[in-house]
Amino acid sequence: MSESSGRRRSVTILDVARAAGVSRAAVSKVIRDAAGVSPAMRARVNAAIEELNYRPSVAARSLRGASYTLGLEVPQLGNRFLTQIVDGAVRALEGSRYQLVIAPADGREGYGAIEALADRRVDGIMVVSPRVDAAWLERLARDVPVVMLGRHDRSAHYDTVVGDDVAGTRQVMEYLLGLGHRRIVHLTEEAALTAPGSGSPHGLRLRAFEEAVHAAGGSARARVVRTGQTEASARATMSGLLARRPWPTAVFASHDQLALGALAALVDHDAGRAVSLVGYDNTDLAAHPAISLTSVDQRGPEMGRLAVEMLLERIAGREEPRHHIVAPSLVVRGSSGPPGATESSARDGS
Amino acid sequence: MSESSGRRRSVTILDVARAAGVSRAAVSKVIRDAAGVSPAMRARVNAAIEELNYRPSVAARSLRGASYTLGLEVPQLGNRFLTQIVDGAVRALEGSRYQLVIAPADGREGYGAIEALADRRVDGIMVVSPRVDAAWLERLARDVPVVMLGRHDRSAHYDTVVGDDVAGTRQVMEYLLGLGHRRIVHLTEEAALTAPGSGSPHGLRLRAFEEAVHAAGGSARARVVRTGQTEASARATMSGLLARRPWPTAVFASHDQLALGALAALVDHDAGRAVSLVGYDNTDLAAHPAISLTSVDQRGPEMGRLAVEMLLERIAGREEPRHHIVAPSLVVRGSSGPPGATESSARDGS
DNA sequence: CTGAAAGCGCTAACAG
DNA sequence: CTGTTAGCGCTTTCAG
Repeated sequence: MSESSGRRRSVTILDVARAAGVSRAAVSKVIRDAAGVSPAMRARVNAAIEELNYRPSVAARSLRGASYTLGLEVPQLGNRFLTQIVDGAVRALEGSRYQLVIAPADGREGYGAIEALADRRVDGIMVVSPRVDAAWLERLARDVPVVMLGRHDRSAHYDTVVGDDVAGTRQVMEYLLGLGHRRIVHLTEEAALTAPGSGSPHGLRLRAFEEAVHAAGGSARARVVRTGQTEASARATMSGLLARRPWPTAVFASHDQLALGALAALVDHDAGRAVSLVGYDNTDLAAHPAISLTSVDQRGPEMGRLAVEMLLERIAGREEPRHHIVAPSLVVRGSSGPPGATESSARDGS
Repeated sequence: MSESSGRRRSVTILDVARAAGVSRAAVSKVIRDAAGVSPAMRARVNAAIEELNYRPSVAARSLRGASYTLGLEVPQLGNRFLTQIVDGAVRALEGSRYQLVIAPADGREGYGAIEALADRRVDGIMVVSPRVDAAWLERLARDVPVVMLGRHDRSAHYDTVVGDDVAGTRQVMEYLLGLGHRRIVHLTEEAALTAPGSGSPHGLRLRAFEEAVHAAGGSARARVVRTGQTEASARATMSGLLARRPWPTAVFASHDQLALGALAALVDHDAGRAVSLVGYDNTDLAAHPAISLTSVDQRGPEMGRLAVEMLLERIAGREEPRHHIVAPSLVVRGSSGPPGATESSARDGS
């Protein structure tokens, strides 16, 4: 009724209590569905809530107990693999009391976003940024339930959900080597992201690549090529590779974004047929007929779902860490084939 | 020190005050950079904060004043155009006190996510979902600053940021008609999303399309074709179109996702050269050489930036609504050309 | 310049 | 079954 000009004067539990002629506690019980409320009172209170358009303040509530909010920190939303994870997480939360909020890393390394989530007292945090310090995360995890996605850490305080990068890479290499490829390039990111101790997926893929090459004997003339983390830099790097002969017969990119960059370079050089290309993540684009990229499916949605479930378990009281490893699978498409005969006619020039 | 097993016992302002031997108010002043604190005290307090690893609770703080949080509701993160907007918003907030949180719509129409944001008492809300009821939003906007993105509403209580869909469509049609196209198909979503009153961009594009066709005289044998909102359904619809002759000489898709679906069908039917294709949004994929899609650039990042700025203005006290219209521009690529001679050789079969 | 005290909106004992 | 009463962690007058 009193529609004063001042914005933001939200209606409180006290307003409802007065309107319904009951105590605040009674209202609280009604909105929490707590026991000990007579049907009559419940009805009156609900009427008042409806009437006043009352909505409880999560902030105030969380001062006492839970905020029923789960936070997800992500490095960059442009990454299609992340959206798979988010999808899985959202779906896992459907119908529950919990709400997911996503905090995008503000350019830097994700600390800011993670801290923002922690400061807002979310009930649990999922972290995706691969570059956050493990010890720092460990510290955070003592205060709030944490699940780290996409890293092979074995923390005592937080859980992890990660793909089996060794298995995924082996599938790729068995496939390529079995096809007869020997001049294979592994396109990956800068050394900082593949350091052995970091638990980084890219590091594991790199080492599994090297092992596979080694196991194949000296006949495999494979090598590792570094590039940036963007499609553009992968494109440039690949262009450099194609500037000199002999070309590799196959390129295994550490993730689909790099593969897309490499593909761009292949198209530029009209080399689609000569060089097999394999990515990692099986991003939705990979399936597009104009792209048709062979790629490793990491089951991102399932990872998102698992992360949510583990977080809820921790919130429910679990203390022992758990580490989930999700089995990946290779999806073969037109971008790869026997050496010198890639069936990617769909995108080759005539 | 007292490392009890119980999780979640965060250090409070009182702990800091005790450690520094001052009052809570003093600590509050220090962390807020408020005036009236001696350098000596500031130093001691900061030391204690450091020592205890204290972080103020945003929840508690927001009970009194601002939460310094801006909420962004999005329908589906898979949409590349949205990530452009998010990018712009994140960048606009860099270095400010404000943190962006994104609430993904939980399958339904976005009401849940928007309410979740409101319940968390964010200082302002940006809404992207095109299907939320205008009156409902109007109501919400009386309680909290709201900016709606991508709709042509003229609300008295919330701001809008939207592309000039009429201008964008005109550019497309001038381009296509100028090239000599007459059998043009406009591929758009279901009628509910293009209803005249809804202020929907797709509705405006549709009507601008019809106007352009009309203005071109009876010679333009253009028509509108409906499809779903996914790439898959656009692919199926386009396939149906290609099953019968004569083919259209050009297809103008209402957004890039539909265009990608249409492109898939074109590839399937080996029709890349025969049919020109134009999208809308200039999604990053459009520029990929394997796609090379002509598309209208809506300047998503700028829209995100504008939305943030308007929200901050409202938070700062502005009451009069403002409506920003962003000028789009057509980016011509290989997917389009004169009728019967599309220069999209990059993806045609030999 | 500093501290005491009164809330912000809600929940959780505890009495009646 | 219902209401009273302390707080949750922080900010903000307002006296000292």
